[in-house]
Amino acid sequence: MASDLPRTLKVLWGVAERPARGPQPTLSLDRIVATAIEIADRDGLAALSMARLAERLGCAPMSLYRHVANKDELLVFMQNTAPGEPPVLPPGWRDGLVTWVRALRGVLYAHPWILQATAGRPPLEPGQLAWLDRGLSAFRDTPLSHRERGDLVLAALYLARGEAHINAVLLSGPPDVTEDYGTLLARFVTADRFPALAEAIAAGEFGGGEPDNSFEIGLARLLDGIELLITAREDQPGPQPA
Amino acid sequence: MASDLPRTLKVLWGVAERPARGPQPTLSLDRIVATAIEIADRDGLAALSMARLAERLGCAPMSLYRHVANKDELLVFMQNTAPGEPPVLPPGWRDGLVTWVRALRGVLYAHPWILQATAGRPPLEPGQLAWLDRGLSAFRDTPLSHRERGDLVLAALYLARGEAHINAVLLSGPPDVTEDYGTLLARFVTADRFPALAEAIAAGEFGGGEPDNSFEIGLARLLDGIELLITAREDQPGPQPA
DNA sequence: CCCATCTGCGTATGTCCTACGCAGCTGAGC
DNA sequence: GCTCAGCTGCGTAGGACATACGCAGATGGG
Repeated sequence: MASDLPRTLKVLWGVAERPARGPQPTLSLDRIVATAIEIADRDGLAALSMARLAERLGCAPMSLYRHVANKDELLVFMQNTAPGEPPVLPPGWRDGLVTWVRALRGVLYAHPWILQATAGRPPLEPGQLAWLDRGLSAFRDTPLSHRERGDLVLAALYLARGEAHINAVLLSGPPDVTEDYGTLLARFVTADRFPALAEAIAAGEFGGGEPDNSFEIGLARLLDGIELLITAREDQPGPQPA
Repeated sequence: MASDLPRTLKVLWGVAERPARGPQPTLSLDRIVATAIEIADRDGLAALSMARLAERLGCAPMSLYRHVANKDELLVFMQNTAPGEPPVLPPGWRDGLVTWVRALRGVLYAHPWILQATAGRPPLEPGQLAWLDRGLSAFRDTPLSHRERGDLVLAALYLARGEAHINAVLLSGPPDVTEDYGTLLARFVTADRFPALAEAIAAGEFGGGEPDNSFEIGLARLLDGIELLITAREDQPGPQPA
């Protein structure tokens, strides 16, 4: 096992063997990844360069490449580490899924760069799989099929990621908007070009709300819809369709 | 009006005045943006450099800067143009929203780079606002408040963007996975570390489905939840809560 | 006819990532 | 205790990239 695996996965799963001979490493992968996460959290992903990371670590830029194959691999390690452990879920599928997806959203708000570092590959990191596993566990006592559980956990994940991608990155940037967003919007939106939008703005109910609203409102609807499916399945037990 | 606006917005809304004196431009903003979109669609956002774009256009790299302030501005123009016109919606809020969000997802699959080019700013481009307006119009004949409509349209948008961000970028890359994803997954997922995940894999219902499933399943649940809200509001008309 | 003004672009700078290879340290084997 | 394989840290250099600055030529208003 683990012979033809790409190096990145070997390291992630701890399969990589440790060398015996050689000097004591002053750098460690953990320290590199932790410092890289720190920089990305504080100054954004664009500010994370190998040179700046080395400077913060007190070593030469090329030293990093002894522990990391390239910058993309570093980003994979960061994505694996940053989320930490998934939360312990309360009993009941609804409370469980809410706890899970709110915690996930919290992680994305704390580390907005996760959404900018695209994986380009299905999740195989232990960190990602731990979260996925915990999310699935919320449906443990429901009559849903495994495929349905997976699809619904993913739907909740999409909601959190989609919202965070728009709002978290927005909050992390400098608020250099010269004018208020609502004012600027009202300046462009005319009833002939954008009728529905103009109506909403005229009602004074747009652009002013906290960004929390759309996530929580959407999540509540999604959960209501799932509840409908679960109760329908409970009333009529039988061979679960795939 | 339009005096203290940033240059990018002036150009987007066609407020920029045209010069009279000077040579006939051989380059145009439209041609630059269209070619840039072409490159990003075909080879990904990473392959879009000012040098490559200029080469494709048959001009020198620095010529582009007469029409575009910098690369970030070019990305804003691309994001404004690529989505095109939003679809005409069928009557009925449910059919309307489904049509809208499926079309939105189609745009994201056709231009995956849209999700990698972060805005870092609330949407003010006419292209984005046109889609938002069309989405809001789906709820025209419902008893929902304007704030609720906005939140629900955004929830659908989050679902589409979240799903596309994971799956569309995945499809655009080369399928260089040496092993099947399911095989690779089964190799790492053990029942002691990931109990729920292992159970799903043992049931053979994970990792094999089309990526369509999770989007459509989640969307159906979200719509069911919205329907619940609307029928409840219809049965009990009164002063709409904000 | 003149020149203000605009377009296209050549040059150069600073910032990236990273391939390559060297010097010094360390501990396994004898 | 000696030797040296193999490892660590890193200096140098090359290639790609965005873009500031300023110049030559074209063009049309007065």
